[in-house]
Amino acid sequence: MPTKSERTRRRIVDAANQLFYRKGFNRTSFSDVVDEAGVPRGNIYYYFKTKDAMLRAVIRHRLETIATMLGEWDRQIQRPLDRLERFVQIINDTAPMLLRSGCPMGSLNIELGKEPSELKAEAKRLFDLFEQWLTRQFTEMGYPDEARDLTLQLMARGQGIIVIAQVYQDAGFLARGAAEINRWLEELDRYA
Amino acid sequence: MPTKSERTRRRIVDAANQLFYRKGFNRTSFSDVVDEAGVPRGNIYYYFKTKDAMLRAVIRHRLETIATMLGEWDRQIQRPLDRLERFVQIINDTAPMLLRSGCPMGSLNIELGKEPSELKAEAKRLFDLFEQWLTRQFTEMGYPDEARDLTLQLMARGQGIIVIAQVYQDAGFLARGAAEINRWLEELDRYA
DNA sequence: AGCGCATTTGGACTATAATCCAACCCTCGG
DNA sequence: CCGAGGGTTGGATTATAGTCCAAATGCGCT
Repeated sequence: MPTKSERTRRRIVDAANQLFYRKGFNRTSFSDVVDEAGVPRGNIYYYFKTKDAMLRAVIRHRLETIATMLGEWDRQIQRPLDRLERFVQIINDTAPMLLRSGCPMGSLNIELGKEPSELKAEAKRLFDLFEQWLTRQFTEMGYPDEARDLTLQLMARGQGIIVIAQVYQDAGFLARGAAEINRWLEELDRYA
Repeated sequence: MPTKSERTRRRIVDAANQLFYRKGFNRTSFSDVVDEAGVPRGNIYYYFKTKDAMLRAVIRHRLETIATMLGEWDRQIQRPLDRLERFVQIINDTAPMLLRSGCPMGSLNIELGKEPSELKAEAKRLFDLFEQWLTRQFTEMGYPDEARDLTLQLMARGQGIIVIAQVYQDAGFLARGAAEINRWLEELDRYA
């Protein structure tokens, strides 16, 4: 069982993770995190000396979560097409959140991407993780040369429909967009 | 000729416009704007009492600029297809900026879209303006019923490739994406 | 049980940003 | 030429956020 310290740390990271997503990194203050996590004011500084360090921990946490998820998909799903469609399924699974706060990965990268910084590079690793996994799927599907470009196309499609669906608060557009991506993937698979 | 006061106001709005795009709204301070505009510290408050008011002015300015641009396109370009391709051409024209700071409209909406606010609604009007114009073009092209959905698709494609191109600093992907959109538009036009 | 050290605690401190203000300075109509 | 008001000025003020700290606590090991 996790030690008390580990649980405290986890609560802080969870709270920050939520807030950075819902409010954005810049608009989230230490006080917000402290309140959400239910830990006393100063305690947070025992774990994270700076806000940057906290974001780094949040990103690491997200990376671990995603890596675990992708590992499970690899184990449970055999065909590359099904794996790719499982990826697209995220959109439907998290639609309400996407409409409210956008893509957790995309919006973070956009927020940090404005000016060069080390945090920007950290956030990019979230995309990198998916990129590698997706590229592997397209390769296995029979597109070794185009795999990476197909991956970027897939991610661009996802980002695009999420942005527009959020701006117009249009759940239908989001769902139709996901379905359209699936059609595209199935076509790719058929003619592989 | 514009009065001195008008010129001061304009310089402030221009500076804010630049900074809100390059650094993002939240990370831009009044001091930043003051420095960039070259006006003295307190003067800015004569024109804008709050940061929100300043953003509102910036958005209004952008709306006017866009409206003018669309008006010129309407006058100078006849075929809906050419107009739509002119729209896509923005991507190529502003590629370096897009790679550095993302889409001015998209990133602003994403930044403000996290939490409901009046500013969010203001920012959305930028999309609305394009939306109406684009929908008109698709309608004229022969897709009156699908026009609005095609518009959302077009905007989603644009947003998507810009986000991914920015994350991966991939100018090639941006250019290929724009070309791909044009192919799609031409196909739509052919089978209208 | 008792000890040592990791952890906790809340308030102090500093930095930065947003906002206000009172005095000042033109310039333009009379 | 002068007086009034729009516009200017930079520093003062307040709010908020980020950071630090020193004393108190209590967990986990012997």
